[in-house]
Amino acid sequence: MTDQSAATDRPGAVPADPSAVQDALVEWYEADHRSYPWRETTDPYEILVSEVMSQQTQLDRVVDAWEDFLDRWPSAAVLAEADRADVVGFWTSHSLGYNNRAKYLHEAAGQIVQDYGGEWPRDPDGLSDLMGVGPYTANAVASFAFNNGDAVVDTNVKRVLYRAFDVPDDDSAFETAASVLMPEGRSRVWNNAIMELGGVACEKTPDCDGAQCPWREWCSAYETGDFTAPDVPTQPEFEGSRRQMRGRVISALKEYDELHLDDLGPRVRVDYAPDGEYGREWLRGLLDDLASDGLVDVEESDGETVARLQR
DNA sequence: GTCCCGTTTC
DNA sequence: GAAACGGGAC
Repeated sequence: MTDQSAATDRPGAVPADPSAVQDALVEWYEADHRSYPWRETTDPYEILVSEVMSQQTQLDRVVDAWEDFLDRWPSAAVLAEADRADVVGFWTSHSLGYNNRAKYLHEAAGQIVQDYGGEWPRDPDGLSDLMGVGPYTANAVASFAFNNGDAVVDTNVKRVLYRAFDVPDDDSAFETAASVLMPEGRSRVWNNAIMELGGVACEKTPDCDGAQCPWREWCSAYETGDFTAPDVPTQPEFEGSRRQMRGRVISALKEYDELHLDDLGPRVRVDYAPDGEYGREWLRGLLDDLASDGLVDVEESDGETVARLQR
């Protein structure tokens, strides 16, 4: 007997016949949900942009950036022609963080044009070949653009399954449970609905009654009052971190186009001193990492080191 | 200070 | 399997 079949013997496990649970969630979602502009489109490019942006940022902060981005680069073909520097500059000036992802999006647009002749793959497996598209994003784009995805498993979904059905904190268990729950052929509405549930009713601090969670009658956590959620790793401090310094380099190079080391340094650290602990050597190391990430170009001219955003 | 969070790279 | 990757909201 497998663990999974043992789990179905306990109250709170994923129901063998999930149709009641499915109907309740879909009805709840369709009756009322947060409105986001990317929920009004099925264009895979527009969906991909929204997914890449919202992997890293609260949804309310993504709306303006998404609209501005699509105004400026309305299609994969247009984005593919853009300068990398402009895409990365846009990213940082909209406070989206993770500049590598601007690069991935730019590269993915290039792949669509070069490798796919402008024809988007329509399934998660094909979409996974795009740069920056992992399992979550592949299923999200396949679902929201083509209604052709598998069940998404993000931290919202994990939290919901862990609480409602006592799914153990284990990736393959989440995968199986999410897949069993999803109604066949309805990935678009289902994946929207289950993530909405995690986003408004089953957050870290749950709001079961306030959000009128449709799963209260089946939910293990609602029954027991134990709203423990899977652990999320605590992140190292950002203030003073290398990540913060990288962000400052990108911002400064967006503003000034091209800077010598000693002009850039003070914009990255107020205590920059060419020969100090945080001096040329340190800055050069930071720039070399950014260069190998494909974000920055470092050039020697007349014995001076100059940095700019990579085109 | 704490929370948010998926993908790439090694 | 772990580390690196951002910056704003609260």
